[in-house]
Amino acid sequence: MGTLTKNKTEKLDQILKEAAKLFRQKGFGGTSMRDLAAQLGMEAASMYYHIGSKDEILEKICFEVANNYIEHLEEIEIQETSFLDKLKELIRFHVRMMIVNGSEVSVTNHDWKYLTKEKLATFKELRKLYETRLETLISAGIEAGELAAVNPQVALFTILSSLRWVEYWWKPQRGISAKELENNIITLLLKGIEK
Amino acid sequence: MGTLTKNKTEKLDQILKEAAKLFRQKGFGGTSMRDLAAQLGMEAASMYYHIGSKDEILEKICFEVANNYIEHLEEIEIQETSFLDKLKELIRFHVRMMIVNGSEVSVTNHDWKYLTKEKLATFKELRKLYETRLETLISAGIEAGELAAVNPQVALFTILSSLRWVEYWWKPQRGISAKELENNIITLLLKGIEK
DNA sequence: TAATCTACCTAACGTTTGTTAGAATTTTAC
DNA sequence: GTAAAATTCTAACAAACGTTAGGTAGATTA
Repeated sequence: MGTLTKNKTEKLDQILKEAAKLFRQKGFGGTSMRDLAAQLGMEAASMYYHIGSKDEILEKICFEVANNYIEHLEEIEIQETSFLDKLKELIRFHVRMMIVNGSEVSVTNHDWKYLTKEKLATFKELRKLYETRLETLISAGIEAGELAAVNPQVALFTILSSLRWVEYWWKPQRGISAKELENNIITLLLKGIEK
Repeated sequence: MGTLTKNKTEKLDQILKEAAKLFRQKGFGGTSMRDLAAQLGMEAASMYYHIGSKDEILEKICFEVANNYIEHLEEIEIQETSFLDKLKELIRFHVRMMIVNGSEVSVTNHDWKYLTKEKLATFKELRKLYETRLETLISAGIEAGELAAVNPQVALFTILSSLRWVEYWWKPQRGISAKELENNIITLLLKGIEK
C-alpha cells in the first residue's frame, strides 16, 4: 500500500519534471498534453491517473518554486548577520536555484500568467509579499548605513531582474562554477562596474 | 489610391498595437484571434484583410523591436564618446524603449519563442549579434581601463537583464520620470549599492 | 449612373486541444 | 494461482482554435 502510493508520487514527480523542461522550451501554450505524454513514453489520457489537469501541472510547478523562495527569505531574515550579508546570501540563493532547478524557475518566471484565475491571484500575492519583504530588507540596510542611499524599489527590481538571465545562460559547458558566478554577480551589483 | 493605402496601413498599425497589449497581458498562446478582434470592435475573419496570419503579427512586433535595438547600438558604436558613456547611453535607451513601447518590448522578450521555425532562427541570430557586439563594447571598455576587470559576458547579461523589470514596473503613477529612472539604474549598475 | 474597390460581414472548414469513459493489462497481495 | 488493485490503453467527446470562401454595404471613380 505504502509502496503504491510512493510509486504514484514518483510518477507524478517525473511528469512535473518533464513538463517543466517542455514548458521551458516551448512555453505552456506551446506544449500539448500529447507532447508531454510522448516525452514520458505514454498516452496523453494515461497521465490523468496521476494529475488532475494541465493547469494543475503549471500550478504545482509555480507554487513549489514560489514557496521555495519565500521560505529561504524567511531563513535569511532571522539570521543574525549584516544586511549586506543578507543581500549577498539572497543573491547566492537565486543563482543556485536557477542552476539546480533551472526549468522550474524558468517556467515560473515566464508562464505564471497562464495560471487559472484564483491561483493567479494567489500567486501574485505571494510575489508581492516576497518583493515587499525584500524591499524592507534593503531599506533597513540603507538606514543602517550599510548600503548606498538608492531608491529601494529600484534597487529591489534591478537586483531581482539582473539575476534572471542566469537561468537561460548557465550550462555546465560554460566552465564557470556556481560559486564563481555568484561572486561575479555580487561584485557587479554591489561594487558596480565603473572604475 | 494613396489614401486607401494609408488607411489600410493605419488599421494594420492599430491591430499590431492592440495585439501587443493583449499578448503582453495574456501571452501569445493565451490570446485568440477572436479576443483580438473583439478588442478592435470587429470580427476575427475581418482582420485577415489586413494581416496574413497570427504568426505574422508576432513576427512584425518582434522584428520591429529587435531592429530598433540594433540600429541604436550602431549609432552608439560610431559616436566618438568614451566606452563608459556608450554604456550609459545604451542603458538610457533600454529604459526609454520600455517606457515608450512597453507592450512591444514585453512581447518580444517573452513570446519570441513562439515565432515560426525560420523566423525564430533569424531572430536568435539577431539577438546573438546584439549581444556579441555589446560584449565587445564592454571588453573594449575594460581594456581601455574605463571599466573594472569583470567577466564581460557576466557584465553583459547582468546589465541587459537588470533592465527588463522596467517594462512591467514603470507606469506614470509611480511618479518617477524616465530620466530619474535611468539615472538611478545607471548609478546602481555602474557604482554598485555597497557603501 | 454604372462599375470598381475597400472594408467588413456571416458561415463554415478542418485541426488541435484538454479531457472523459470504459476496457485491457500489468503489478501486487494472499 | 487467483483475486484485487494499480496503471495504462483505445476511442471518442465537445470546445476552441486559426483560417478560408463568398457575400454585402458603402465609398470612390469613370
